[in-house]
Amino acid sequence: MSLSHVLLGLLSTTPASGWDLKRRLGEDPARGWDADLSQIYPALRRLLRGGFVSLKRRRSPQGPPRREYRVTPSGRRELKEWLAEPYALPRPHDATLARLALLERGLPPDRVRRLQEYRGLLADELKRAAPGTTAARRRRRVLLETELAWADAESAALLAGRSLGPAAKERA
Amino acid sequence: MSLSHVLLGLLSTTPASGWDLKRRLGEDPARGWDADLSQIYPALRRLLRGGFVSLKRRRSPQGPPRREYRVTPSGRRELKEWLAEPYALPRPHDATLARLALLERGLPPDRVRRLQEYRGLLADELKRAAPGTTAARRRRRVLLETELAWADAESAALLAGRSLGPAAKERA
DNA sequence: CGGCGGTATATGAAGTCTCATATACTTCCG
DNA sequence: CGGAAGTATATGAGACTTCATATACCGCCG
Repeated sequence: MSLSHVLLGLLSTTPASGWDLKRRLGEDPARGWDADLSQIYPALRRLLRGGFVSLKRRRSPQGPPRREYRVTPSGRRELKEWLAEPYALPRPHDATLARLALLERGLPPDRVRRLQEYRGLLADELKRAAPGTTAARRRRRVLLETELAWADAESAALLAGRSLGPAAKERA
Repeated sequence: MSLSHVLLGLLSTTPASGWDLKRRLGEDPARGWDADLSQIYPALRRLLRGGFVSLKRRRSPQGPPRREYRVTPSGRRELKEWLAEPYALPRPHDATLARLALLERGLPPDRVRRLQEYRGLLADELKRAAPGTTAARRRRRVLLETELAWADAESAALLAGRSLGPAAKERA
């Protein structure tokens, strides 16, 4: 049920359409959530059915009529309760990391290559990252920097042959 | 389709039952994936139907007969292809972080309290973290440490009143 | 011998997510 | 006028996830 709550949270600052919400989520990964439009539309409908948001149709300068949602008092209550729930660390769910971890059984040259590929992704993401004007953005930034440093350290260790992989014997 | 591949990856070192796989996943969050038993069982069946794993029933010292799966050559091929796919950063999906981010509109005392709650979770997780014997584990460890430092820095800033929230005017 | 606790497998409902696909309206450009 | 491009909403299949629930087998302890 998180997506609905995240949407309520976004709507609680500004009324918005599904399209707007998707843009806001996609723009700032530091928010901790993103979703497809095809998830967002049904979620907004559920919120509407539940009385947590209200709908106003508006002609838009371009494209079909916008459906602008805004939070109702009931929605604000619901959001407040969700925000007050106890925290928990998320279940790990990262296919790239999973592959990177499995890779450790491979040969060092391949491992370095893939590590560098990953490093590239991190560097791009860091370049794209919004300035640290919120705690969440500062968090994202330092995490990316840390991961970048980690990737470099692991690569260096592999290249130095300090961390010998399965190929060690063959080379010996 | 990630879960199936992750399972193939685990099975490629040792044949195992669904229960074993769940234990391995749950024990090491650095692996980047975890799942419920109720996801794992159907996934193993799909793998079996697809010929990617084979099944051997075995009496177990305790409990009902174990169903031990092992990777077939076809499964090994499939795994190899998956491992070779290009990397991508995962879509953010963290309800706790989302709430933490939304919290930034609240009053500093509340924000500090919730940050500390989060800090506690991180500290526990760090204590529980396995020693850094693999690259993935070292990654997890440094990320937790970084996040811990971030939480402390944000708390300190809030307490020092440097980062004035909406309550600033009332206090002035 | 009867229940408790741990091992192990299983199922169903409801919601969520991904991916593919479709459609409508507008402006701009040729 | 016609097509391309951007805005905006929508739907469906299939897989994935969560949560609740059920059951079976075994050894141990009282």
